[in-house]
Amino acid sequence: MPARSRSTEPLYRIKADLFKCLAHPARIQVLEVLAADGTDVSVARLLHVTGCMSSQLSQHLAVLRRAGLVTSSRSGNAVSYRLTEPLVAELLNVARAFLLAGLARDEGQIEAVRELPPLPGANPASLLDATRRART
Amino acid sequence: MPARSRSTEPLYRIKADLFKCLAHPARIQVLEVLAADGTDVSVARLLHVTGCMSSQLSQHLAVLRRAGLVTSSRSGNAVSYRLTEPLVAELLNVARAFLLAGLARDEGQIEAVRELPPLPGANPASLLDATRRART
DNA sequence: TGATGGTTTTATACTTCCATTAATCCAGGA
DNA sequence: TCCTGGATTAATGGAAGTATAAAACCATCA
Repeated sequence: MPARSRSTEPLYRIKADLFKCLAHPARIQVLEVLAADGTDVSVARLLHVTGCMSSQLSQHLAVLRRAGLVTSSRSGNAVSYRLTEPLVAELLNVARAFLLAGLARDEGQIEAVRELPPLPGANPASLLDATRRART
Repeated sequence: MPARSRSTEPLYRIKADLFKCLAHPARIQVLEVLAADGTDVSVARLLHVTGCMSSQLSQHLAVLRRAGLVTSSRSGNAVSYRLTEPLVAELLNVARAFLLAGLARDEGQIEAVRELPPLPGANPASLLDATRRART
């Protein structure tokens, strides 16, 4: 494959690549810290927050950098990172909202089951367990 | 690892898993169609839009279903899908906005270089090429 | 009931991603 | 200059994700 130039590549591919960059817990942690702080964050701090090895973190940071999600700047011997674009924080917010909405929906279902009239020969607890298993 | 229950799992892991589900062009295509139409969309149509094999598409749909992103319903012999939650569409919107913002920023940089005063011994075109290489 | 069209599941080879280790780079201080 | 601490890059073995093909499912219709 001759590596189609980025501008002619269909948007859904570029989007998929973007999400691929977000598809790792350590990278999410990094972005969340950057989004929360709003300012530059040192690699040392990210290292402490994520708890992973420096080489590992560097590789994740490289992924985020290549995607244009973050920007690095070096002052003396220390390097620090920041979000290139506030929309990244928004992306994380919407993702969280979606997950919370899902939880709320599930809670609602559980409530609905609780309010069912009791059936002969089946107790509510086992019914709940059944739905929980079914959701997996 | 004893497979921590979903509710006790840290949010950044769940988020990463969510983005993992979005990290494939075919799945993005599917979600975009569902988001655009707003209503139920038949598998046949998705099959036509994405152009992939039915078995392949089914696997992608299974990924989206397990993540709670889409919901399926069967009427007769045909199955159709819809977004479980409108926030998914919002997620795609923000992603697109971010990518467009990135493009705009790059355009801006190019403009800035164009407006630089000419330097002796260097022509603007090569400068542009240099910045483009540096960005990779 | 058997046959058919549409969808999903299973199995397997293949590709990509990730963690780990070692090596390299880069700036500052002795 | 050499050394040291902080960060990145390179190399590699193993895990996870994906495409392909084959089998199973499920509802409809003859």
